[in-house]
Amino acid sequence: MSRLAARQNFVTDARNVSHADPCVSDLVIHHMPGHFIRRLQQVAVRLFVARVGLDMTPVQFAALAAAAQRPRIDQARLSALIGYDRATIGGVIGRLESRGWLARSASSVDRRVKLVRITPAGRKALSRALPAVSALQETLMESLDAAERKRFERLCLKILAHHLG
Amino acid sequence: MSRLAARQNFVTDARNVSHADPCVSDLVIHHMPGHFIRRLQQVAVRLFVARVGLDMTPVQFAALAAAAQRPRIDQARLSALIGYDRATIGGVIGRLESRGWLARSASSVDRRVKLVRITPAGRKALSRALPAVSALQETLMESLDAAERKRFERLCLKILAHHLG
DNA sequence: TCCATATTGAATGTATGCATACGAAATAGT
DNA sequence: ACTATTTCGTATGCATACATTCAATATGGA
Repeated sequence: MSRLAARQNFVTDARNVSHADPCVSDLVIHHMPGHFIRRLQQVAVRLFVARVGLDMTPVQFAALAAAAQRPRIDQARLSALIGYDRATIGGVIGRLESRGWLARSASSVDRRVKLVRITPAGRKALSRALPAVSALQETLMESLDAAERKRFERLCLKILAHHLG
Repeated sequence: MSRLAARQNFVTDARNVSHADPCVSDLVIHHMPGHFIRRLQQVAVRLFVARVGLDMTPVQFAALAAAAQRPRIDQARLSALIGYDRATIGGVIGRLESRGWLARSASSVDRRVKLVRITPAGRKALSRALPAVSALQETLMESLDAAERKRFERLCLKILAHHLG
């Protein structure tokens, strides 16, 4: 039987296995790339919260960094740039605006567009967070040596290029 | 100047770069492992929605699969097994219970515990979803050859083992 | 010019995801 | 036996994440 077929039958098979030996800890999902990708993301977010604190979320950092590097960018372009949904980023920017870290202004060229810019306070918050975020990336990869990190990055980018490119 | 120090100064440096050349598309976050891990997770979820449909979410699938392989598991063990927060899984199981795919019953041994079991309808839903989810994993990795997939998996697991213990 | 189409930001609704806190219940230590 | 601690499920609050819908506005083509 093929591996795929075996997986597809796990519902009936696994029940027997489970009854015979309840201590088997090997779930189907544990063999799936999707599972450990999600776990990686989970680890990264936890690390972010631990290092940067609850003062700023990962998305907020991304939005802030993007606004800092792209003065007068509109929301749609900003969301595309950092890879988030337009609807999500509206709320994110709203919260950042409430905290005085970003400001929105209507475009004089296109009246649908709202231009986003970072405030001095936002720039200050970003400066405070950036060292922690940079160090965090190092920690995230610390179990890999230089060659492995490069390999991991290349593989990630290859997968992403295939699905996003 | 070290690479880290260079990054830490991007806020002031990048502003000048940005003013000098607004067309630079290279954001700081694009070099961070945390960023493309999040993008990978995003791609995986999109693929899940595209293949399995809005009928079931990734967490719901994981919970359903875990309940199928572990009859009479309690919520805390189930959440630990699939790597989710206890509070989150409460809601997930609640929704699955509403749809008649899972059932909860009080434990006779420990009165705090609620035992979760999959229903025949849930087993049927799982059987329907599993082929799609398995095939999805293949699609997710399709840009990598066999050796690269193995390498990618090993690197992911190495990082996870380091951070999750 | 007029109109079909596309785009922008917002609103809505559903489902995570997790920190925090809480009551109920079990357990460990004395 | 008594108590301090832990654990379980739940509730609350906040912040994503995204599909869908909508009004306002731009834009391209006839």
